[in-house]
Amino acid sequence: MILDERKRHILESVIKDYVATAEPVGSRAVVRKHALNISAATVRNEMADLEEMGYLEQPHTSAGRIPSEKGFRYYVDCMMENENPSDEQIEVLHKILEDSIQEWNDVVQGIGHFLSQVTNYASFIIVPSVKFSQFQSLQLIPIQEGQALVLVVTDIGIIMHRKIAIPRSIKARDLQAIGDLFNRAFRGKRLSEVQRSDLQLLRDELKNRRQVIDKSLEALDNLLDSPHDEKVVISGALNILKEPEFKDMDKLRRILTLFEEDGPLKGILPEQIKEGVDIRIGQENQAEDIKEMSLVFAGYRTAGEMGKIGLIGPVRMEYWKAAGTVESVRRIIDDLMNSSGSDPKLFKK
Amino acid sequence: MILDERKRHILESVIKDYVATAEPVGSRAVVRKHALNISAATVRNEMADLEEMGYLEQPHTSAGRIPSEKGFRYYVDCMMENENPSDEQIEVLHKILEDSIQEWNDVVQGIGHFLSQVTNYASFIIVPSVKFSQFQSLQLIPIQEGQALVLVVTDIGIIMHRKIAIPRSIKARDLQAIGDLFNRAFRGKRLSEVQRSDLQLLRDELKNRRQVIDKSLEALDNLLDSPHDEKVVISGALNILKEPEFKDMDKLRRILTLFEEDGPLKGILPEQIKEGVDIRIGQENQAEDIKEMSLVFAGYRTAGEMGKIGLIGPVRMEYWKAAGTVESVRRIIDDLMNSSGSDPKLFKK
DNA sequence: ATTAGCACTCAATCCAGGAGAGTGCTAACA
DNA sequence: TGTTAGCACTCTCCTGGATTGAGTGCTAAT
Repeated sequence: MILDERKRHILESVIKDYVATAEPVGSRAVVRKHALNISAATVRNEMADLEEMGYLEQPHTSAGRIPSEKGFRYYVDCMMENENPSDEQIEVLHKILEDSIQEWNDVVQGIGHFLSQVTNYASFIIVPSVKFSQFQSLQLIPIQEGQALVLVVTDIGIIMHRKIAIPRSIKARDLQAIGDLFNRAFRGKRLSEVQRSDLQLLRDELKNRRQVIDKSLEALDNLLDSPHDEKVVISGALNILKEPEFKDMDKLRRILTLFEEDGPLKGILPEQIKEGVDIRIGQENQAEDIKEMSLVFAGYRTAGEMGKIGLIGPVRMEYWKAAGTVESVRRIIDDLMNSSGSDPKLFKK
Repeated sequence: MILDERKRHILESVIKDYVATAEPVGSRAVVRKHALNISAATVRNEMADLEEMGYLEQPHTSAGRIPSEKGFRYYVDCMMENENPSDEQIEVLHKILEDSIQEWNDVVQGIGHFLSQVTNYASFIIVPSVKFSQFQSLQLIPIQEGQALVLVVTDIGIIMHRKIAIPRSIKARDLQAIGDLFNRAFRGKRLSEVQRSDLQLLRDELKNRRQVIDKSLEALDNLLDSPHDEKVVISGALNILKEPEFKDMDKLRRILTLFEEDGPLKGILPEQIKEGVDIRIGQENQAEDIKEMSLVFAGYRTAGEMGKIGLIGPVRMEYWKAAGTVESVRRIIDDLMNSSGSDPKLFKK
């Protein structure tokens, strides 16, 4: 569907105004703020057309118009220009990342904060499951009498650990030997490929150190299952309190509940995700719970797997700013992850 | 101040009703629900007395009465009997703890969930700073070419780690040697006693392995400073959305902001905390931000230090249930921590 | 000391009327 | 034929008065 220049201009005016004020915008307001040299009456005619085409709608007959979801969609697809964060803001983000380097958790936290602070929307980051990254090494480390630590390192440098109890007769040397065995068996495999059958095999092979092996396997098994798969970090959830559309307690509660636990959020994003910025407006969302909200998200690539970052806001969202910010941040993460650059970056390949 | 039996009964009725309904309660309601054989008029007279004494108050002349904070205080101090969680609920908690054993994080999470779920209030747990527990051991572990992991274990079994870059010439054997040195220097000290001067000393002593030592020290130093001190876990924050007193957005925002970050919450609790359950009602709280809320909290003892658990709710709170639950959970935590019992409990001394 | 009865108070609810913002339509105009 | 000015119309929101109802305080009787 092609709109002529004037209609596009009017649609844009309505969107910008409505996003800023959350109030329906009338014909007068459009001519006043965006001084075209046409009269309010003309604008009214055009707006009537736009309404018929489905890009605008009226809450009731004697109110102004608000953009429909289709209107937003048209704007996003055909007219929008991303608004990137300012250089100072980018600078700030780089600073945050430098400060928190080495610590994966801090990095993610920092990015989340940044996203939500700059845009004033709730942000989320989904870190891909470690199951899909490669097993790098396993170590068994004595930490005190009768206890050892199972330490697993993946190729992208994520560290997981679990304590196990061991018989007192086992010495540090034995532990090391057992660890080496694991490494020979598994090195380079993806964690998802480490099947239980493999584990069983190993177990059989080492009857004499049964107990430690069993415990280690159990711990490893446990780690593979554990909540490390697809870690979700949410930031700035309270930003939605600012939006007038959520003054209703029930709505508010439903939305915030989404954020309180990690599970639900995963469900609302598409399984497959492309690398660029993607936008889902209101009803376009599959999940029932967020059909009155919009998503702006993107995938980032890390060690071969896709992670996701994005923003959640009302349908009346500053898509240009959201998309610009998400895209910028995505680029920065990609750089960080995949640079085989000069000085020590976060993760080496 | 001593109240006669009838006044006490009436005060209790008003409190119970008001807590349940959030509405002022009138004289008729009192006689109807708590069938005394006195008339509404008599109750009115008594309520007028109670109001004069400051235990009740009237939102406006033609409404019922609501308990004042002083009224709640009197009830809590002189009349209340704790309502403990049911046996089934306790059972559930034990189950949760067993399932998540070995993993400190899961335990805390589990307890938090339990507290907030059973009571319908927001719960918090403050885990005492690791600075005050003892250094147990430090290990340097090679994880890949040019990278090593600094692993610190404290006496209560908390594991902290940080990655550092190391020169490629350093071999696993060297790392081990360096780790041993650290251990000899620090073993058994409280982390808070590991002064920078000690670190400096060590550094001087080991000129030849300067680079690794420096990096390790930096990491250690970093760990000592890091957010591990007084970890705060909040659960069920959204429960306060249910309370009608927070239908006001601004209030709601202020309160939820307290929960979104860990910092503020520490500020609202007294520094020193006794072992039993303590209750702060509304204005009794020091911190400005929660003068319209109540706290029910207790300290638990772990490896010599005090941790804190508790609930945050409206002044119109089911103190009996809150106090009973907090006390029960406190006992269970204490058992868990300090049992040198038969089967493997969470942390051994 | 207790109680029944009654007048009084005050928030909440409802309803009508007016103001205001904005529209749609028509007729005039370029 | 597209644009504009003007006007009647619609609908929400606000305001103010009347009504309702729960609950009190007081008084007089028990």
